[in-house]
Amino acid sequence: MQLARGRPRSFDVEAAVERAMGMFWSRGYHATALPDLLRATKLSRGSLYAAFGDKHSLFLRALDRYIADALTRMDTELAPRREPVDGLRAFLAGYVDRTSGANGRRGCLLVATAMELAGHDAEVDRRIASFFKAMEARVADALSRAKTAGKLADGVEPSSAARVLVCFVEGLRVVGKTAPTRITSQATADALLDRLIR
Amino acid sequence: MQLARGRPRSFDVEAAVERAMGMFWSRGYHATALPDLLRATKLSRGSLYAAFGDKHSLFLRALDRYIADALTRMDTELAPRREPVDGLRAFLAGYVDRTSGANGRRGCLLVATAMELAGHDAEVDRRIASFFKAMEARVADALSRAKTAGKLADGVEPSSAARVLVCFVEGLRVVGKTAPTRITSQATADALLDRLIR
DNA sequence: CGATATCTAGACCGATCGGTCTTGAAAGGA
DNA sequence: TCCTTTCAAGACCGATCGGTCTAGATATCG
Repeated sequence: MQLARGRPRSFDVEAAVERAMGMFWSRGYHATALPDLLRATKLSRGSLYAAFGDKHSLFLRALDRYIADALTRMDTELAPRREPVDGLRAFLAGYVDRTSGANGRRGCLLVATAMELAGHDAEVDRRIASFFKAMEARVADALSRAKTAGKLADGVEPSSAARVLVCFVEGLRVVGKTAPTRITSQATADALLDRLIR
Repeated sequence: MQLARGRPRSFDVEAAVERAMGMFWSRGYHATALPDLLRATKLSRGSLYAAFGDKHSLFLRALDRYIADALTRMDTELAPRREPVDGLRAFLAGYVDRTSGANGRRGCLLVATAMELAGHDAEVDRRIASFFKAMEARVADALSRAKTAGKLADGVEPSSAARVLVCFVEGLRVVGKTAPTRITSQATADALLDRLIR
């Protein structure tokens, strides 16, 4: 094993990714310039390029982080130990929260990236597609458990209902960019869920 | 009245707007450079700036055009003379078509603009917000007529169901960027509409 | 200490950005 | 015909883009 020599790294790489993520999140990929990233990460140009290679690679790391956070959150909200309908309510409430007020105006890094880069960037395509697939699977699983427990309305199929819910929450993010009104969003989410559960 | 003098304009301004719209639609605002617009519109730099002022103004004209087209289409699909449920089916089928295959991958200028520029561009904010409002009003009106005709499922409120449908179709556009599978999208839209109508 | 590695600060690079301006040809009306 | 206007082509502008590199300070090892 190689012994450590010389001055060790003196900054937290993950913290830098998180700060960079914040910039991309607020401004989008193209509109985020190097000086923005340097200010956000508090790194010099040299350190940033040494640690991440280039802007695109740093962006992918930020996107991966965003996706991992989102999936982790969903795993908590929709945990199998939990009452599935409660989980779905928590899941929707989370989206209502993230599409309301200042959170709503900030938008969603994933949706923004999908619209800005999908179709022009294969690495991005893979990540977006797999995220939606993973999200849909989690929601479908919760709906499936709800169905087993007899909590679903007649005729509701977990798989197609899951796709409805995924589209709905992503649409909430879009509309929430310019109309982030919490009360309306919550009522809309409730109205949809009421059509699916018994 | 001023008489016409000198060489008259020799290109179609609206056609140029439409071609520019195509570029912004495929690439987004920041990623569309002047040479892209010149190639698409077949105009020289001088003519383009004389006719439209600057890139941003041209973009707003393209966005206005896109919005006008969308509203016109919805007015046809959801025309009051038409059976409202048929209208809603046509409305959803249109979104399924536009979010499938190559259409889906191309995305939506409005959603892309909302995610890329909303919150950073007041002119864009106004247009996006008013579009969603107009869309929601048209869908709510169709649902209201369906309710009067006794075609809505029990407990469905036209106003909140309209917001559900707006979010759903905009979410379809997001998901359709990387998963533009027509059959699934159509089945999902059917599943949602089935929960709303009798 | 001396060797090694990392840090910041910022000069520097070629490319491209949005936008202006000039030139000269073309086309219509008076 | 002559005046006016518009056209395309492209030179040109300052600013900024992403990215490289150097200099000198600093920190941790053997």
